[in-house]
Amino acid sequence: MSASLGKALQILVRLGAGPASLDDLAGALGVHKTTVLRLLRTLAEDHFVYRDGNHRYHLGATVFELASRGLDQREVRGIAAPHLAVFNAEHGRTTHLSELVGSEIVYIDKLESHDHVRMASRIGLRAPVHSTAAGKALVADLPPAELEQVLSAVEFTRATPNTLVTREDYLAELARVREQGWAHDREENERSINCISAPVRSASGRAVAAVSVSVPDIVMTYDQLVELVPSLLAVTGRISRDHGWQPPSTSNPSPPRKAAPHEQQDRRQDRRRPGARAHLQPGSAQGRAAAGLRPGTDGP
Amino acid sequence: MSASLGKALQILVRLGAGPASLDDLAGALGVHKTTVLRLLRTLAEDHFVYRDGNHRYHLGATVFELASRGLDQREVRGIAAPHLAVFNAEHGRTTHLSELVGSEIVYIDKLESHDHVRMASRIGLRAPVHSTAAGKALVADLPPAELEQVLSAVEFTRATPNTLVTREDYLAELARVREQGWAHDREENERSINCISAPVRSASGRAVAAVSVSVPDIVMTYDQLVELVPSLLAVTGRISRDHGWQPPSTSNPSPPRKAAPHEQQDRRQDRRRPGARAHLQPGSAQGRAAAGLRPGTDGP
DNA sequence: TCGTGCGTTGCGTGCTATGCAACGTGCGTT
DNA sequence: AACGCACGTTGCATAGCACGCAACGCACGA
Repeated sequence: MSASLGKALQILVRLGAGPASLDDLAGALGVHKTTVLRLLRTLAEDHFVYRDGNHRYHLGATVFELASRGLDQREVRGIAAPHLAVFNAEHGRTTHLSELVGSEIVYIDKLESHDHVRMASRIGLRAPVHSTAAGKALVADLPPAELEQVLSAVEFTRATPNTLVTREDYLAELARVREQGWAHDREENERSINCISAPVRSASGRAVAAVSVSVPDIVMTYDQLVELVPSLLAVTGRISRDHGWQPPSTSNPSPPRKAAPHEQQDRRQDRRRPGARAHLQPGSAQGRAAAGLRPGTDGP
Repeated sequence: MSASLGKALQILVRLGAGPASLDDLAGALGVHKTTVLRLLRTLAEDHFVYRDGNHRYHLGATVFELASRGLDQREVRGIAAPHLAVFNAEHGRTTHLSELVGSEIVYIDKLESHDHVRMASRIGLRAPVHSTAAGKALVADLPPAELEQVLSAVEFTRATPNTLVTREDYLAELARVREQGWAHDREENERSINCISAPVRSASGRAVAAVSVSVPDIVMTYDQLVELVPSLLAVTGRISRDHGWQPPSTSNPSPPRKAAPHEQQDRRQDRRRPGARAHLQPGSAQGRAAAGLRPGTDGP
């Protein structure tokens, strides 16, 4: 469609792997230096890239700012943050918060494990819905029409020997997930990594995000991991309540209402333990999205 | 230079303020819907934006991923993070880590204060060098040539009544900063916000980043803030040592630490072309990407 | 001093991004 | 239930501009 824009985006992606010189980039894109230069200049005008003293290009401030703003717009993230911090402080396992976008999941927050094992995941990474616990948790509750739409785009590619690669197996799995209220992934997405996940619900009852815990089986067996499920469900329950969800089965099981009574959620916010996760995801204006304040226009 | 790319970048910036529909964007850019549509499609191909079910566009996963990668490439950030977390836990004040890029500073990390006061700053935001403590700390130690280059681009715009708006005043201030080893900002950048800052040094002795503490005067008077200076200098000292800096030797060599993690920095760089030599110029801080903490998955 | 490697510029050409107008569709209204 | 509007989407013709080429400038190393 827009060729030059496409090239510029590739430049940005390339710079995501590390700084590069002009004809590093020209070589990588297979175009003339001149072309790259001009694209870079336009990118630099808006601070999407910058040049250091040695004519090497780096990702610029605007990229960081946009990501920071965009992440703040995910309301769930701010609401979940303090709860996830507590959970992570207590259990010390790699914990992700994900959303469903299109037919994939996207990690919108990540808390590192306390041991020295680091996973290759990263905020902004996309992952398949069919081979991840979070994907199952998010897809399981979709209304039929949307479920169909999502599934039609899933490729069921095999990632490990355990990956579910047929639609039937996956649907059966989803039924299990729906029934038990949480999902697992037994080395289905990455070898020797097990995973459990549970959905976060909004006032309407829909799953808007999923919390997942990923552990290498050297650190913890699958059975040990499953022992964390009650704790996981407790966190997602707390986050969901903060998000306006009301547990069913109490008195009036009335279907979704428009305006959710989540006004009282504000003050639960500040019991977060500052510093606990601050160095992991600093700059996530945790309180603010939940307080209903739009990130809005704060001038420099 | 590249008009269509420029429009696309403006779209991204616009989306940073919140989701938007097709002709929200067309209106904002002043171009035809068709144009915006095609740009958005190209952006969507690479997941820089995505469409939700209601034809509203949002920033996409790639933006988040790029920012995450880019931030990890700032070697200082990873080194500083644990120290800043401790500092923040102890003192509970809004703490920033900044770098000098061009003639401005860029916040590359932020830790929130423990009180309920939130500042409008944000990772990726740029700020002037002449009205911020971090700017002064970073500029003060620049060699004359680079100092001149930076100053020539500074506009000395007034932000508050206290802002230093003449080159002479600023140079005098820099001399003070250089002498005392830290910088302050007494409501020079933002009304009723005071600030102190100290530089982080690398092995070469150059200031590669600055840690700054910002406090509203309602919370803490300037004099109280200054009492944090020793603690601030202690943190920057620790970060600098972790970064390879060795204190100007006055007497006995301090006990040798473990190998500084920054020494592997040259490794990942020149894998692209054998002819591309990385000329290390003396006196240019190309603090560069360090693969140190990164998970090993570069995109294929 | 020369040579090489890299970034930068002016210019003509062919591509492609653009705006227009028409079509399709979902949603709120009558 | 039918209508009309608003919004997203498509085909097409034009011209604006992005592209590659070739030449220049500069800095570093021999």
